[in-house]
Amino acid sequence: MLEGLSVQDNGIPIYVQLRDQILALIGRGQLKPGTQMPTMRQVAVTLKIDLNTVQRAYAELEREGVLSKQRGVGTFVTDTVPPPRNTKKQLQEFAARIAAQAKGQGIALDELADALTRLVGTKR
Amino acid sequence: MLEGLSVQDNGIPIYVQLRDQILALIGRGQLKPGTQMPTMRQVAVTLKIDLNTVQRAYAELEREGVLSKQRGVGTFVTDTVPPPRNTKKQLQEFAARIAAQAKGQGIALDELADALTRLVGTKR
DNA sequence: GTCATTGTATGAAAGTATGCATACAATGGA
DNA sequence: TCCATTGTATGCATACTTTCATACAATGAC
Repeated sequence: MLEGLSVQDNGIPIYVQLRDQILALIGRGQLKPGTQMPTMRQVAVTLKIDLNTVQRAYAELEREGVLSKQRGVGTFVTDTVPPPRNTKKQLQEFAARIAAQAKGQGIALDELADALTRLVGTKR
Repeated sequence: MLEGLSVQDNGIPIYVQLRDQILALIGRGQLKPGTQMPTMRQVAVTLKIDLNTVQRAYAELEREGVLSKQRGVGTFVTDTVPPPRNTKKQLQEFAARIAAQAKGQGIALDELADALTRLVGTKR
């Protein structure tokens, strides 16, 4: 799984690159819920980056709810919990956030919507 | 043209965001060779960022040969068009990332896609 | 020549990112 | 219990990013 990761010096912070790459792996279904993530130290050594940097990426992913960490054990991809009570409002806000992000990358909203719809299919 | 630009605080340096967005605009053909770029000061004021930050983005683009600057005159898009960026791949990556984020928040992909599609409508 | 415009340059200050070194804390297995 | 593994935390050093303030330099219009 570590082969799917790589960082480079293009101005984008390493922890952001790592965070986004892991997000992509999960979103693409190449990292399934419940699977154990490589150890922070493994990532640090393999990618030749600092443990603190990995820590930061993992911490953000945990805050976003996609990873869960256990001391002395390891880090795992979160099991998809059934949407507890996701309000329309929450959805709208999330969508708006995503829309802004997409715009920032020069990605058209309708294309993004299409891509997401396609992902719905490939995931099951 | 300034409408096509926006920056946000997502960990990625502002000058990188700006640099990449301009690259995308040119690569997409929305900024044609020879056209004059907005003044550095215009960009700075409009995006509410510092002149130095814009300067850095423009400087990198000039170093890459995408822009050429002329004192007292302005900045222009170079005739040599950069190789088209792999937007399809980029879109997929972005979508995958978003998918994982949504999952972490218990948001269904199809609902998100719907919400985004609705946003497309409201935007014009 | 004068003047507004536009790019160029600098220095200080505050915050962030990264690396390096080191240590602590929880877990689970021998 | 002892120990290796894994996440957590800190302190220090260095470099990068951004803002603010200010100034200089070339260009073109008048």
